[in-house]
Amino acid sequence: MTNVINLATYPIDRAGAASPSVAVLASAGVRMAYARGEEVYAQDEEADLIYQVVSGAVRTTRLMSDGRRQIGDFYYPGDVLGLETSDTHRFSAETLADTVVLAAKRRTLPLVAGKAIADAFMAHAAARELDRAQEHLLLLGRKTACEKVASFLLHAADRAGGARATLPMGRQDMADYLGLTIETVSRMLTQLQGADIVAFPTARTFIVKNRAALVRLSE
Amino acid sequence: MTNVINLATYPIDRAGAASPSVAVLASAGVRMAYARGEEVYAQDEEADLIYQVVSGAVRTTRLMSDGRRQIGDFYYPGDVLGLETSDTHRFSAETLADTVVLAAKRRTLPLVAGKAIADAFMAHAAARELDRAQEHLLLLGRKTACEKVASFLLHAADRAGGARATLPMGRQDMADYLGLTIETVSRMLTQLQGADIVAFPTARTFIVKNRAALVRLSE
DNA sequence: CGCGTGTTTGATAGCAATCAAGTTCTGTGG
DNA sequence: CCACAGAACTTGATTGCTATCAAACACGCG
Repeated sequence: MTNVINLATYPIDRAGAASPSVAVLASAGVRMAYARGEEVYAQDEEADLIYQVVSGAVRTTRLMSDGRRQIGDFYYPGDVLGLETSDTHRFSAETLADTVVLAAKRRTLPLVAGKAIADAFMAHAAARELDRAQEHLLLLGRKTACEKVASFLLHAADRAGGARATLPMGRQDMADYLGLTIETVSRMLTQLQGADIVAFPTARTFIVKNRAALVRLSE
Repeated sequence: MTNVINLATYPIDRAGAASPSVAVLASAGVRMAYARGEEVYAQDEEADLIYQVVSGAVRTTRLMSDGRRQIGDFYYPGDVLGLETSDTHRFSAETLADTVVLAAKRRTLPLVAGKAIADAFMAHAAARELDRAQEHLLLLGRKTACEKVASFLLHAADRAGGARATLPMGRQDMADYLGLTIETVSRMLTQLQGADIVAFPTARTFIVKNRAALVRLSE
């Protein structure tokens, strides 16, 4: 076991508070723990479990045959993942830090948690996933490198709930989420720092110094 | 009423056959007809209806303030749209041809169609939507212009079920779906024709002449 | 303190966007 | 039925953004 610093472990109460169905898996799900970098499920694996992050962080990734990689999304405490397919997973899921999830069989959830509650939970989670995917589509298809990075930082800061945020992922993960290279991400970050819009005390921590400018650049 | 040639009208039995829940809205939904280019729902409009295409074709689009446009997806007979949000629509939906849809209130569907059936219908549709969105993410984030266009043609041909397919959308819609410009799409099409991989008898009709090559180029 | 990984910076190349004409297609009206 | 007008599509020249190739730097960890 390696020495893992949980820079990226967020408490469940924060993000979870936004979801009306946050407690569904608490009783019906099985608690599972993963170390940093472990795989929660694999690309092309059969998809019969759904997961809710309790602590830590997860990314979903898709690999092309030549090594190009696309990150689908990042998942934090309260977020539900694994419902993205009717058959086999199109993306794999790996942890960004030591992570605890609740896992439940898709088909048995209604029996354990109650049908109406399970349905509401699934419907809410699916709608949220689609929302995020569509926002991501616009970002990938039509935004410039600068806009992509600005959008990313803005969302990260908003999720953290303040001007300061800590990122659980490195530059390569940011790049693969944004459809850019690691070098371009780095250059845009440097540029945003030069314009006094954000500051990076360390590579994984940043402070939004000019939110209005960041919003403007993200569109 | 203008003279509309339904180049783009597909019969419902074809695409609909793939869905186990195709008939749910047939009894519970309200039939609505739109002329080509009409709006089914608007960006930022409240989302309380779900739709299933009966005939024709629909695109979902998101507009940025400066006019850049991203198409979320194209919907054909049997496809369900409008479940992409928990609150207001992030994309608008417009018809590509004269189109008939079935529309149902999201909240009353379980009462009319039966709860279990409605749930299965919604869950299946949502999973399908997420699948397509994730495939689209990979395409936008990591594929080259040539790969994007090849993927697009391949999917269109597969949907048509043969080597020949008719496209309900023009070059601009293709470009906005693929995250490219209209000129680049046109150039890639010319290139694919030059390599004898596809042929375009007209701008809206094409024939796959070398499927293996198209598959290879789409990855 | 030194090594390795992760990040930043620099120089150059290349793909797709932009700007700008042509060309073809489609629908309309004579 | 043919001629015309406008839109859609294609082609060409050039620019510019982002990728690639390459190296330096910084930080975390043993």
